[in-house]
Amino acid sequence: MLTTQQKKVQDFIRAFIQRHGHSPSLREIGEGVDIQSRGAVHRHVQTLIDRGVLKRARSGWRTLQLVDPEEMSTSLPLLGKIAAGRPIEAIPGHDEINIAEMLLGEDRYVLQVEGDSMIDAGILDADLVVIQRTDTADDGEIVVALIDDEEATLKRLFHLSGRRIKLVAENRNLAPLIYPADRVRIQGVLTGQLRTYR
Amino acid sequence: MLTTQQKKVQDFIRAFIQRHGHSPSLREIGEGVDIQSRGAVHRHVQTLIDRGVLKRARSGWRTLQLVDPEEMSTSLPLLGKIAAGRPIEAIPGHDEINIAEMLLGEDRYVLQVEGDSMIDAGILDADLVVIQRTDTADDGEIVVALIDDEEATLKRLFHLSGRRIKLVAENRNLAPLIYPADRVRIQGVLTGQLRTYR
DNA sequence: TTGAAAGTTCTCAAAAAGTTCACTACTATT
DNA sequence: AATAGTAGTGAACTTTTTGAGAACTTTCAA
Repeated sequence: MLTTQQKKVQDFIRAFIQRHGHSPSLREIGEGVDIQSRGAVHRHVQTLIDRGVLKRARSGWRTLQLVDPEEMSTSLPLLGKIAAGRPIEAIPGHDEINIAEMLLGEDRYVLQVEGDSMIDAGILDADLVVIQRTDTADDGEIVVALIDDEEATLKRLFHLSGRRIKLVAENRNLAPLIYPADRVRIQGVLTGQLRTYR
Repeated sequence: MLTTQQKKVQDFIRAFIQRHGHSPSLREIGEGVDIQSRGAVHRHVQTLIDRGVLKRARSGWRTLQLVDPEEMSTSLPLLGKIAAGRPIEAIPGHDEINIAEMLLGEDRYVLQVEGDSMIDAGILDADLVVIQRTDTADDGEIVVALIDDEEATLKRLFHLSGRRIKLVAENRNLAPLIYPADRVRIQGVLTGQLRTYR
């Protein structure tokens, strides 16, 4: 549990964020709970972070966040695994899954897939795919590739010897394509996929 | 979280748009928050854009827009459709997609699929499926069904004559199962599916 | 086509905020 | 009395943010 001082600091931070919409600086916290030393305030804040009550959104100023609020809005309960012929089996250690956190991220965007060229990878016509912007990818990853600065395509990528690149459609009816590396520009790699029914 | 200065800039822009109906120029922002340097103002604006608080409607002058705080946290840009052999094609009318909104909802939960029984429906082993809790479903919908109050399974459902129910695995190697209706309890229907890579 | 207005990129120096540390003091437990 | 845990102070240090100004590119309308 938290000490009374730690709780005071936590309460002050919550109130400050509530009122100002952004987190207080250490000096402001100090003024709020009547501590002169920024060092002491820092130690309190650090303990709260260690206890998991607070977190820093990133390094920098005024980046403190309360952990508990939020979270709820983008989560769903994760009941467990379903397999044909067995009862639903709980997954130990997980009971909530944050949908947004799984798919969102810096420099990501969404594309709608048209066609069946990735059908064997479980990506169907009209599915949405989440792409992470990057210009490099490892062998075997599914990438958005731009060919001759003109055609865009979603394919599994392999580097071949002799500065050539193989782009594989995951569809047994389509043959792999091989290009010299300088005709292919990688625009992003596949990081997520989603579909809605009904 | 924004710094005080960034917040000042944001507030000024909001007020300016409110009053004038269009966004301010960098110089006007500078005058508003008392910064001489257009470069400095530009840096503030750029950070606000990076943080997702602002966006540019298009390139050009006075094209800043405030992002709806609701959508901010769970949206990704929707660039368009991708099909093999063509440039990425923009989808008119859509430029953002709210991931959370698509998948979340009352009485929904997530299951992790084990096995390949739905592979022809593009649902692979280890995929996550979002299930809407309900005890009825229409023909052709994919449901979580409980058989004899014991086995759980994810199958496509059809009602047959004579109070019988057909459960179809979307896998050409597995035959459909037919049960009397009283041995099958529907627990929910599939409303979403997602997968992450990397 | 052209020029002014607007946006972008850069470097520099300074200010503001966060971090670490040594020292001290109070309290509760052993 | 010794020990450990919690606190506060103040100084030194590092990192991040900031504003200024100059040079450059893009946009837009005459």
